[in-house]
Amino acid sequence: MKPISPPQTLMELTAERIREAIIVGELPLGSKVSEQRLADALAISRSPVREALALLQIEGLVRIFPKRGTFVFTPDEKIVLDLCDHRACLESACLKMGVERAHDALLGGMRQAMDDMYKAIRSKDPSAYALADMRFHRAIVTSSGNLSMARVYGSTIGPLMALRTHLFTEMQADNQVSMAQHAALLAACETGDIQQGQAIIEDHVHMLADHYRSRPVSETGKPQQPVTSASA
Amino acid sequence: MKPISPPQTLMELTAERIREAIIVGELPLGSKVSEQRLADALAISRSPVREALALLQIEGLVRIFPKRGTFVFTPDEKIVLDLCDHRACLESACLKMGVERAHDALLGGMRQAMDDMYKAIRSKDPSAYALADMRFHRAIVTSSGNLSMARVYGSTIGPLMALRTHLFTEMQADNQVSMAQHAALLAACETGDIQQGQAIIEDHVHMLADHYRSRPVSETGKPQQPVTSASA
DNA sequence: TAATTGTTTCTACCATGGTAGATTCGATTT
DNA sequence: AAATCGAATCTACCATGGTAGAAACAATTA
Repeated sequence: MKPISPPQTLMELTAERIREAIIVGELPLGSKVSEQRLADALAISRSPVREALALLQIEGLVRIFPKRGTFVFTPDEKIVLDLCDHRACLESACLKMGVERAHDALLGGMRQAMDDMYKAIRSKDPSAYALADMRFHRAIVTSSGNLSMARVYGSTIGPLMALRTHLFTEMQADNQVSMAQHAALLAACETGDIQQGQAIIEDHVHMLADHYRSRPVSETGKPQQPVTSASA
Repeated sequence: MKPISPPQTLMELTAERIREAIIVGELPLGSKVSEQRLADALAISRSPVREALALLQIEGLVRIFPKRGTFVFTPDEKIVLDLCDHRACLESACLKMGVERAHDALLGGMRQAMDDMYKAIRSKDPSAYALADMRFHRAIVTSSGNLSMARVYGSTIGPLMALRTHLFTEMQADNQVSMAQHAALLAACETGDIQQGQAIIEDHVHMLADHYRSRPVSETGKPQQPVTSASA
């Protein structure tokens, strides 16, 4: 008999729900999310909701203003660029480690994800494509074997995933380019050309920033976050 | 009249206290920290303590086992190496950005911190030296202008700072080497030699890992964290 | 009409209580 | 004596209530 894993805490389940809701756009960017309202909607108490929101704030998905309220994040060009730079930094470093230390696992993960992407394209399932795309990049990070970087990566790409949803139509137009880059990256890893791979990652990751620049995502939520109290 | 900043929440103050206590070794590595006990000691309720511990867990300073207890982190060689690699990755990337985009601010911050380090050495104040050292590296990260990376950096070096405390005597023996590396890094930045600077950072940051390898820091807390329930 | 003030409502923050799970230790059995 | 079982204790988890602060709106005044 294999041991069974202990059940997740209510807080974790709550965080996953809310995170998912933000990423898929169910909770609009900039919209106000109230502890009470979420607790009522999920039919639980405010405590786990509160803790979940604190976690999501650290992930950058919401912003909590003391005594005022909690709001889904609203990106601006600088934030998006910072996130892309950060992501490129992590993936680039992990690629190097993965190629040097876990070559086979890296290639395996990438190939599997690419297969899934091809399938998703053939069956015209954009959300499946997005998931496979995510797995492709996650394979790079996990292949590094660095738990610290993997953890941060997972806690950093949330806002980018949400943006991807909101730039949906624009991004889809570039699917050909995206797939070509994935293929080129895989090829570079196969030949062990790390520098080439890192250059591809740099370009690939910044595609999202370029798309954002061409059409900034405005806050689709009803109430705008207040402009009072300039931050110190 | 300049606007006054709103007071921090009790949770933030609590987190700072506990973080400080762990870093300076007041709370031994591996020791059990109970919400109730901390709340009593700080003369507050358990709620802010609980939220603070959740935050510190994300920073890697404590580990919460559901329904069992909260323990100060206990490093092993892999974790330490991962953290050092991660730190080197961030600092290295930020150095490049800082040199390219905020040359003057970077040099200014580094010089100021180095002055403080010299002063600390002259007045034989190791804790002041540690703080100045931290400011030196933080100057690199902040000069990049990337808020995402700066935030993660701040939330990642906590365990390393705590380790530094526990490797105190060993680290101090290398102060000469450390200062020389700082000086060399500053020089590389002055001449704009990014590659050289990144190489120095790589070596410098991994000194801590080398020290740890030579003398692993055992858990100084009384109760060891239980070994039950293998993690999935 | 425009600006200001007072009131109401909403928010997160913190305190506290009940409960289930995990550990510990002593009693019992072999 | 060693092992097993069970009660007592400790833990974090979740629910709920009270409160201070911020925002929204209406009433008042110039």
